[in-house]
Amino acid sequence: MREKSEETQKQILDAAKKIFAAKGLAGARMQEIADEAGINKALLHYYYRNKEKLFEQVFEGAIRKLLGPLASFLADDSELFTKIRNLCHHYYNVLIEYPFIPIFVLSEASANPDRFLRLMKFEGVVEAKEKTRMQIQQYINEGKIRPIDPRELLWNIMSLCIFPIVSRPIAVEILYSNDDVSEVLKQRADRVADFVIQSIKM
Amino acid sequence: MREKSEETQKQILDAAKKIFAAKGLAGARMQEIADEAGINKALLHYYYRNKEKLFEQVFEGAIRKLLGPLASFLADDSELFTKIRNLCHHYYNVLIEYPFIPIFVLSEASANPDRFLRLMKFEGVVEAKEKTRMQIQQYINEGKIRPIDPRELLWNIMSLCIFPIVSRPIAVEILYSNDDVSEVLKQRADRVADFVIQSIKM
DNA sequence: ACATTTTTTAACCAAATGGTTAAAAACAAA
DNA sequence: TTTGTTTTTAACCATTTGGTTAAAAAATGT
Repeated sequence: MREKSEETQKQILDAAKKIFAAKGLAGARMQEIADEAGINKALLHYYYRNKEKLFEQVFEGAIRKLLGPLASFLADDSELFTKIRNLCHHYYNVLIEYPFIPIFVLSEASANPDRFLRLMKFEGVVEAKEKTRMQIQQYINEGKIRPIDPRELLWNIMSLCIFPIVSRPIAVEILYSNDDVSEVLKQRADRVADFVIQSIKM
Repeated sequence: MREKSEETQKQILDAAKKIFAAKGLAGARMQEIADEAGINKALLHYYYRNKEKLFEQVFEGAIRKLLGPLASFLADDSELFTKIRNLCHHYYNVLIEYPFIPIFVLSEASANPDRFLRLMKFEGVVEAKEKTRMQIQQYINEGKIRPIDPRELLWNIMSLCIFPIVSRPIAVEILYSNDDVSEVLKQRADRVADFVIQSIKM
C-alpha cells in the first residue's frame, strides 16, 4: 500500500520536473502536471499542498544532485588542470541526465536568488569555490598559467559546460542541422576542458 | 501632440522590456508594466491591444537588433581574430541592453522554433554563419589555428557570450558577492575574445 | 469479509489577471 | 475659445487558476 503511494508521488515529481522545466514556475499549470502524471488535481493537492511546495521539492532535489558532487570536485586537492577536467565531466555527466536543471536555475533563481543561495551554502559550494579560486591565483602567481581573474575563469568554464546543454535544441537546428548531437555532447566534456586549458596554459 | 503620444509608447516599451526581462512572459503583469511606465492599465491597452502583441513587439524589435548586425559581422571579410572580437562585442552590447532575449529564445523558441527560425533566415544569419564556418576551416587547413570543429568553436563563442548574461543574477551572488558586475560585464567582451583566441592560436 | 488507504468525481470558491468600457478630465493646437 | 487628442478614473466582465471539499469508489492489506 505504501508502495503505491510512493510510486504515485514519484510520478508526480517526474511530471512536475518535466512541466516546470518546459514552462517555468509561473507558466506551469497544476492541471497540466496532474495530467502529465496521469492523475487528477485533487490527488495532486492531496500529496503536495500547493504549487510552491511542489516546486521547492523538485527544485531542491535537482539542485542537490548537481551541487553536492560539484562541491567535492572543487574542494579536492587535485592539480588544477585535472580539476578543470573533472569539473567539465561532472557538469556534462549530470546535465545530460538532468538537462532541466539549468533552465530551472536560470529562470527561477534569477527571480528568487535566496532559495538557490541557501542551497549552495548548505552544500558547501561556497567554501569549495573559494578554495579553487585561491588555487587558481596561486598558479598565476607561480607563473604556471596565464594571468586571468579566477572568477572569470570559473565563469567561462560554467558557460562552456552549461550553455550547450541549455541551447541544445537550438544548436541542433542552426549549427548541426538536425544531425545527432547526443554523441557530440558526450565527447564535449573533454573538448571543453582542452579548450579551457589551452587558453590558460603558458 | 504626436510627440507626447510617441513618448508614452516608448515609455511603455522600455517598461515592458524591463519587466519581461525580470519576470518572463508568463510572470510579467500588465499592471506592473503600466506602473513601471508611469501610466495606467487602460492606456496601456489603448496603445497595445494585449500582452501577446506587446511582447511580440518588444521581442522582435530586440531580436532584430541582435540578428541583423550578427549576420553582418559573420559575413564580412575581416580577418578571423578580428571577426571573433567583433562577434563578442556585438553579443555583449546587445545582450546587456536586452538580457531577456536568451531566456526567451531558450525557453519558448525551443518548443516552438518557428518564429525564431523565420527571423534568423530573414536576417540572413544562416548563410553568414556558413561563410564563417568555411573561413575557420580554411584557417585550420592553412595551419593558422589549432584544429577544432568550427561548429564547436562557434558554440563556444556563443556560450561565453550568452551564458554570462543569462546567469548574471546568480553570478553576482556566487562569484562576485554583490559587487557591481555591470562594469565586469562591459569589459568581458574583450576578455572573452582574448580567451577564445588564446585557445585556438598556434 | 473488513478495515484502511488510495484515487476519483465533481462541484465549488476566491483571488488574480487580462481585457473592456464609457465618461470625465487634462492637454495641446488652431 | 473651440477642437481634437491624450490620459485618467473607476467600475466591470470573463476567464484562468490555485486550491478546497465531501462523498463515492477502487484498490489493497489482514
